[in-house]
Amino acid sequence: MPELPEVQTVVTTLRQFVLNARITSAILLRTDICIPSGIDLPAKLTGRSISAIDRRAKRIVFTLDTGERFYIHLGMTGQLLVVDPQTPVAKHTHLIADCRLRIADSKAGAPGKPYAIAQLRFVDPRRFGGIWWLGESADDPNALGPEPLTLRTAALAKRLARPRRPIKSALLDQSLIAGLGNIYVDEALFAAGLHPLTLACDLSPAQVAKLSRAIKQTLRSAIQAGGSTLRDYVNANGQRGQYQSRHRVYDRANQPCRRCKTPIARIVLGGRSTHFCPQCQNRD
DNA sequence: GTCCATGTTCTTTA
DNA sequence: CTAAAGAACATGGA
Repeated sequence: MPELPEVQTVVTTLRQFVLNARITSAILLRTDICIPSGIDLPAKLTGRSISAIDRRAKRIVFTLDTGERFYIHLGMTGQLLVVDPQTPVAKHTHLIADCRLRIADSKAGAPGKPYAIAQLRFVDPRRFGGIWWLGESADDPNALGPEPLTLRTAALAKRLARPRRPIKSALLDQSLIAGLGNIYVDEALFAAGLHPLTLACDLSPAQVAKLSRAIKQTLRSAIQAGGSTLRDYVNANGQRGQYQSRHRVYDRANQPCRRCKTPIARIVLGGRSTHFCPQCQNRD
């Protein structure tokens, strides 16, 4: 579910509801979903209001009114939903937080009542995702590369100059550039006309420039479409993304290239399915 | 039963 | 040191 466009869409939709909301109670149904272990997350959240919701790479970072922070990573199948408290609790729901919303800030709630209660729920069947408590630590300790949308071409070139590895693998490396995943790497490489096996260090300056533009353009279009829903992904409203219908290579093996009709190829690279057009993405 | 899946991290191997 | 390959995590759909 979650590459940069999907995570950004979740953040945007979350803000509409729970930004500045106060958490009146919280239940952690699976304590091992919260890291580090031993953190009493409900105690940390109860009585706090949510001052900010931001995206860093594929992480959704919450800032509380105390200045403390935590982030949620959706892993492969995570969902972060804002629902009416009456909604039946789905299987694999790990966190439920009651949020008191000011009516002025949202359309939820009955007329005449100053507040409405909504529930923020984290659901993740495969549990590759989780909740990381950061507290007041200024820096989050895990090294993440720069944000793709603001990365300058020159900086990207510098980062790609070293690795003697396929460009596809390099772009999936979150310490090199943070936020791309399997879908958008394949899509960006198509948009840039680059073969996924091309070594990162072999790219010409012109190719890096084209790639830099392709990454940004692909991500922006995907964000505009609300991300891609292959299976589980929905935003905080429970709505699916629309960008999957515009994929040019991802999950399109053997289907005709939308540009040249050549059948899209699928190989396995770094253990991940990799899709490309053998005609449009030549190697040289 | 089999294979595959939008992610990350660790181990082994070269 | 670099990086590739494989496995691991856990669940569910085709």
